[in-house]
Amino acid sequence: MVTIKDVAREAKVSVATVSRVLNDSGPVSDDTRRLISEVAHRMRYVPHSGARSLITSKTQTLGVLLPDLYGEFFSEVIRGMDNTAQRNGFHLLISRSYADKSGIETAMRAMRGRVDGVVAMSPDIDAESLLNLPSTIPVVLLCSVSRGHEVDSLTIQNCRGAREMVRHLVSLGHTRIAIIKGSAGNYDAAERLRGYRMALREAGIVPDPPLEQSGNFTEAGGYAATIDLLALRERPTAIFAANDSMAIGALSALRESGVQVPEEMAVAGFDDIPLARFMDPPLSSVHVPICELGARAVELLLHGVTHKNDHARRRERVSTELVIRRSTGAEPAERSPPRTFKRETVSV
Amino acid sequence: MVTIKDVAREAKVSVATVSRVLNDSGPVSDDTRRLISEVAHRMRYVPHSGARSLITSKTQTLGVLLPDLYGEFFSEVIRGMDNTAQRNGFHLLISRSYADKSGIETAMRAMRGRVDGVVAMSPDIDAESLLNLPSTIPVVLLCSVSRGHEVDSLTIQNCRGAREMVRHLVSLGHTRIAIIKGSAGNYDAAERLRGYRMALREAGIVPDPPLEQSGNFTEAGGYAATIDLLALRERPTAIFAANDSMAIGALSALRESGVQVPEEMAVAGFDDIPLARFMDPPLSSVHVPICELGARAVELLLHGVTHKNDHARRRERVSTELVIRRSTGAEPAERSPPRTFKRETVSV
DNA sequence: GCCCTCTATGTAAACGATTACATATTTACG
DNA sequence: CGTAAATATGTAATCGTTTACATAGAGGGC
Repeated sequence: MVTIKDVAREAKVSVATVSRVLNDSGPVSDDTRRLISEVAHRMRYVPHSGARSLITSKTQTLGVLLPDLYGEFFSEVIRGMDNTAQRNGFHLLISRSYADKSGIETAMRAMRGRVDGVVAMSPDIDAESLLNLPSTIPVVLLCSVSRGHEVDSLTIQNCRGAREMVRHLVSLGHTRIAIIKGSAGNYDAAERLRGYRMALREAGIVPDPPLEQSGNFTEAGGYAATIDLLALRERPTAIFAANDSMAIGALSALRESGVQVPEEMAVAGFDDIPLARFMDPPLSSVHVPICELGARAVELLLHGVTHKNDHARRRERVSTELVIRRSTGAEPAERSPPRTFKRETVSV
Repeated sequence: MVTIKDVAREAKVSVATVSRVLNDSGPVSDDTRRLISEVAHRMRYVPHSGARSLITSKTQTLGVLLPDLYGEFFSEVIRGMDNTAQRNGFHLLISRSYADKSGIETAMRAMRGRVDGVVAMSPDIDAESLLNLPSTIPVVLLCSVSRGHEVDSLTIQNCRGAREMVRHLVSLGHTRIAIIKGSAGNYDAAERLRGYRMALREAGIVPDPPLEQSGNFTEAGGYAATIDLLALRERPTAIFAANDSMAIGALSALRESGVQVPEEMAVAGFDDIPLARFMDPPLSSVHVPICELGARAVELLLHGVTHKNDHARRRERVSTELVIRRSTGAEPAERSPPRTFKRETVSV
């Protein structure tokens, strides 16, 4: 592997001069500059980023710590991160880890010396307090709260979004509104549940415990919970699932049981994944700008990185938006499927 | 930031001894070992991976070069890669780049010194020949062919999968079978088209040019192509879309036009993304083990990394599997939706 | 008691870059 | 023409590790 020394020797100059040419730093005569460029190119010299970052103590890389999550969310959040990272000349070092203490700690240790900052996502509430690392590098917490810890955090407007969706169901005349909850111990799940309860209380509806079915953010969970709801003596007339995957499972269960949506049962989800609009009937959901979520997280992190982390800690939330389609029975706000798509979707 | 020197000074030993304790290399007395461990822990010392990899010339990191792709495929392939990478103590440095020459080259340059090998995905056929880098590091090409270049490659059994699906449509009695093609210049798209034509020829069906609609792997593309197909004087009775996204777009168009699936029109896709089974009717598709694809790519790469790349170049393909559901009209091979799911699907 | 082999530890040279400082050469100007 | 300033280049320290080699003491066999 050819190094800067090889280039220097070949061009009969010192490594310092070569470095100056490569980084366009310091004065170099035009002749030398041309010579060195030519030699470097001819020898196919490529700088060793590792060595460079050792001396400059800048890696131009951001670490991303993710829980083991699937699907659309995962890819969208990474896309958002990579977009802004790349725009600022940074790379992404991605690491999925179990959300337990040792998992996160191991991952964080491994990142030392290879990244300039870390975006950590650990929606599992119990694991959140484990970030008391000696992390002298900037950290942004995604979709989780940090009590007491000196880190920036970015979350979704879960509570408000859920509240608005349930309020919408209420406005359609529903009074028996069920919820399929998210995973236990999950921050987003807890917040969405809070929004649901808040909306019911505001509407003067007395909560009915059996209408709060537990789920785990999976299609299977939504399916099972729906079966249970259908078995109730007093069926609900509307189901609010804490995410779209569960809502999709619910739709399947209802279709199988011959229950008409939205006539006999309204269904709503959360996240507004791209496929929500392609369901039959198209699924009403709370839109979460996942890509922007990732982008904003990196923006916050980059600010911390360039300003040496000496700013006041920030807590931001990205706002959600109600997307009403046919599954809740209201007049479709958008033609489904729309002839024009907001975004190209390429897979494979 | 505390370094190994700080630990050495504090423990009143040399850095060599500290290093030996940390890496469990060379002989150290039990007393010293205990002392150093204690001091390192107390000072919250974390080794600097960058410095370490400079001297050992091992980064324990693999680069992943991806085109700008969306959705399920993206996340699944990364999951597969990360699984096996992590199992072998490696990290993933992910970089999305445009598939043009300068894009790939820039990305490859940036990887020098930070990774031990690279998995590069560039299904765009034109861009494929651009990998003539001085890449002295191992490279595995994913979903694309390399002619002449000394790299391992891993592809999907596109042709065979498409052929089997079309053959299945033929077996159901269809003779006017349309295809919605993938993006022009895309390797997977070309291969799937080849399989389609091959199956038709084998069945003695004369190809009808208007039945080969172009598409771009997006739902919108599938939607538009289907509208065009419905406008034909002689409509097809079956549509084979080169991926599921387009098939989903097709289903939407058919639903809107009041065309019954599968009675009036059979529809099949490719990839078998998780949502295929949740469509109405559930979508028949060619299953691609995306996660395994990523896993295998990393396996191949790791082999190259540990064996210093001195093996004969390999070309592998992962095999596909026909998954027949209701959209092609055959008796469903699996209950839809199944009560048990193969895999948990967690998003948010 | 001598020499050899272990074991435990330290010293210092890498790894591949950047950069402060020193030095040499040229230019400018009174 | 002499000297200061500007320009061009080289020397060597540095980043935080690992590791080959050197050294020193302990133990053992004869």
